[in-house]
Amino acid sequence: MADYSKEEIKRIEEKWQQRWREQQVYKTKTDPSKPKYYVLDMFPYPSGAGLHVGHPLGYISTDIVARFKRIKGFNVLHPMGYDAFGLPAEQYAIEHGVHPAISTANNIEVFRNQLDRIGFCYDWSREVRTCDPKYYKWTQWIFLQLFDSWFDRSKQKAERIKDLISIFEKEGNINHRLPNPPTGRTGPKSKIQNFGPSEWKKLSEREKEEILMEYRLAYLAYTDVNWCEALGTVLANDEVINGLSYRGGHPVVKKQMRQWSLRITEYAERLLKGLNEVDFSESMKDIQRNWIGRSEGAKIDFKIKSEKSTVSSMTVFTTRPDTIFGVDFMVVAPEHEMVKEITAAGHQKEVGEYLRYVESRSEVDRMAEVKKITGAFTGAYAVNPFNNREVPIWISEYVLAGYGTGAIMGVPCGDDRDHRFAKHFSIPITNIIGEHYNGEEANPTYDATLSNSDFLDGIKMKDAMQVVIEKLVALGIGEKQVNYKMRDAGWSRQRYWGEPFPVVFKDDMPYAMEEKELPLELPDTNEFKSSGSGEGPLANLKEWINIGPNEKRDSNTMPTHAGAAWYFLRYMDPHNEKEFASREALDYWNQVDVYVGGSEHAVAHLLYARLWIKVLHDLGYLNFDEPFKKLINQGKITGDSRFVYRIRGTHKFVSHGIKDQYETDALHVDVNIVDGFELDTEEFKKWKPDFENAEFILEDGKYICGSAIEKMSKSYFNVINPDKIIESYGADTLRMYEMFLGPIEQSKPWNTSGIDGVYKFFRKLWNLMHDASGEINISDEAPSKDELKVLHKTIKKVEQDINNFSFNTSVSEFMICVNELSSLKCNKRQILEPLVIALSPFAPHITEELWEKLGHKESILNAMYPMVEEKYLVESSYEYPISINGKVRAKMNFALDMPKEDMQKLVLASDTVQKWTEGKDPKKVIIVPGKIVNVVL
RNA sequence: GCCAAAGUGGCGGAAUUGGUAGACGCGCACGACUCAAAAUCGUGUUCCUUCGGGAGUGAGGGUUCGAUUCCCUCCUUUGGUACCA
Repeated sequence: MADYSKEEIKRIEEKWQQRWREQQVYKTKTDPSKPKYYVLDMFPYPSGAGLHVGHPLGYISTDIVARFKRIKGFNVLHPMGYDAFGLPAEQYAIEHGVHPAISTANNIEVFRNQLDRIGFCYDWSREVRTCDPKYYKWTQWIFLQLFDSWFDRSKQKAERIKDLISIFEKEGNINHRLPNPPTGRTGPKSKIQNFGPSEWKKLSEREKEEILMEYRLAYLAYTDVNWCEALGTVLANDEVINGLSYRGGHPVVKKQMRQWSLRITEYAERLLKGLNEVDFSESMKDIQRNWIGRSEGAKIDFKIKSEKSTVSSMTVFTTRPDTIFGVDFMVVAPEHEMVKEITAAGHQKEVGEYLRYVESRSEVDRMAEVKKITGAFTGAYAVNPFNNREVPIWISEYVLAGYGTGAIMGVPCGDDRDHRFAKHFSIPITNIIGEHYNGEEANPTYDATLSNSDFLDGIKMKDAMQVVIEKLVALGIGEKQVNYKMRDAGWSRQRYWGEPFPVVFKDDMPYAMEEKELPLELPDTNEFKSSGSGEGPLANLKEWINIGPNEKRDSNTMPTHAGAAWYFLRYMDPHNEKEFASREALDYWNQVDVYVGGSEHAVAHLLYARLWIKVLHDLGYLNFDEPFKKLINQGKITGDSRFVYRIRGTHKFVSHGIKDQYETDALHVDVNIVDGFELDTEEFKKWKPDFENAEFILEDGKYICGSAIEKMSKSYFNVINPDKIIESYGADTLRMYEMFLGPIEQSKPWNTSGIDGVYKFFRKLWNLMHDASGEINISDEAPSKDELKVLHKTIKKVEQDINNFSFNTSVSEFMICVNELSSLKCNKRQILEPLVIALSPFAPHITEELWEKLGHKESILNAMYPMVEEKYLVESSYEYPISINGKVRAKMNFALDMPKEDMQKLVLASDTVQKWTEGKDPKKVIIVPGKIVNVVL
């Protein structure tokens, strides 16, 4: 009757997918009687290209885990949704006039169909779309929580703004000074820095708001944006590559705009420490640590000697206070506000010219010439506090205004950049590290013993650090300081297709909208081009923007990170209209137990999500402050492209091996008309009208294509659609094969050459349970010891592999199992039933079918994962490899509980050992129980 | 430049509290079935070999009875980051 044929596979998969849908078997409920498990995929951006075989790689792994945990007795939350706001839909709208809402909905439809065909067990009743007003109402609401909070440094947590106001009323800001101004920010800011309670009370409403803005976790400030004149728009950092726009390659310049930012820098330390609590790969943690960029050092005040006395001192940040006596000059960032104050009359011209030069430099120039040494002397001097030595103050663009204090002390013998600077401008170099400095290049060692260093002479640099810091503190001219590279997160986008900011500007100051007014819906429009002045498309909608005399909305929208920063909470309670999720659901589902997605989101998405969860936790909405317990980064599946070589100016195509004899152009050719490397020349002629009259120069009668591993992309014609694989092999084979390809975290090219092996595995399993005529054929006989051993060995290993996310080896275990059962000709129910259950997470369709054939009425999802019975696995004896001087020469079987002395005697008496030792007594015999016996001569 | 990960047959890859390297799959070779081919099934498959054995996990060194696994130096590849003091 039924063979495991293409037709049968199709019938089985359609049958079960339909049944799952009808019976809603994947619907999940909050059920405190069961332990919970939350398995999450990074939700996709629904692009127009649909799914390719690379997308499901991570989804298959989570699907296996979700199904596995479910049959292990967990209540599993395994949802899916769409990161539906974003630039491509907007770009598509500009080019084709299709509203982003429509194209996005269409794309989601395509995605959903493709996902369903792979047999995923998502609870679709919990689907979220970030562009749905019912969803982004809460994105806006959380944004307002950030707006309404500040970071209390003494408690290291977020608090409400109203608490800050009452602190100000009682004691001013003496205990809560202004946070460091956001790096890179130069625009106007609150003029009042420090104040007492009476001063606070005297301030106007507006002045109070300005000060509060300096504390809010979501705040408005003038910050640099990447302005692209040619595109008439602002670009995100990742849309700028080497100073040029990602689309079109136009020059990009910095431009100041008043924008929203998130004060993520206040959370730098907690974001860093939190990494110790979560199970992310070390390299992932390193990338985040790197990004946060913590560095310990000191800030040191230097007195200034200049013509004008308006500025009497400057502060530098250094990680090497131990090198204080090696300071030969100071460098200040050109943008630093003290520059014009200290510049001597005689140096005005030189400094002015240099400032103009710096201003003229575009990002591209700076990127291209990082090693170029430039600078100007201000004519002012700084005084070393320890030896009163006067050193010149320079300005140079290698010192960044946005990091530390925007000023450094130059120690040429210890720092490479300082050294090159000193050499270039002929500044004399002081050597404080003796022979460690060769006069040619700087040596950033920590190991040298200091000399020329006054009270530090003879002290190791490592130890001098502490000595200097103590002295600085004692003198009141410096202290220990920690700096972070991380910047506050720019949160405004000059775009249409995103969440509007839920604020109203009155007199240019933003005020939060009330919760009952949310969501602030994105207005409908047909005009998606930016307004040209650097504002987003919403600025064109005057009626929407201007809501009253002197009352305006924000024309910007939030970045896509906003919706993605908390979506995993919404899945817990997706239809709640009163809260972003109920406390009950949040407490029950809690952290995401395992989160799977691409490493391209390692920095931005993960940091923002971690930030939002920490803030919500601080404000009392959550009882956990890290969202993801475990993170797996699945590798990308790359495409394996094929090329044909056209002889220039002709329609002749030459085979790869002989192409060098001609002048040719390589053209991508659709991988679907190439068999391995051999081109189907007839199909090629039909592929595109241009090639209708193609002629071929063959080698050995074949046209051989060239190849390259590239990103899977439509334009390279190397995209493999999963539907195509499902068409010929079925979803179960696709799933198993993608898992079998290699470790989930590794990137690899797609290659179908091994897929037959997986298909054969299913057929063998099928044949095990069916007779020659295709009828189910199961025996109720009691299984043998061998059969039980094979089964239990397999389920034990597979269980371990799933827990380790090592799916490629679990597929191998199943193959070994079926091979062994085939050679035992085992068709016994007591073996095959547990095996089918264990296989069900990997191959849900065929296992449901077999499960039904085994006489079960309920879905296999309700089965229990088989218990491993160790008694079938324990061995009483073991065949020991006998190695002589490290080389295995023989094998001998011993009971595992045999005393070592007895084993040693038997080993030494054996023929093989006698032969190799030639009668001599060995030096020693090492016996590792259950492992190996080694005889050392 | 800096940080991290990786380097194993013809190919994808297995094996690490140090214990028989190459599991499993692909490919290839041979055999069975067939008039024949395909499909299927079975056997073999790291390399060299005078058939005793020898070499072998990027290269070189070290620790060890024993190293793919630990340590040092170097090479290559991939990812991250970059004038961050």
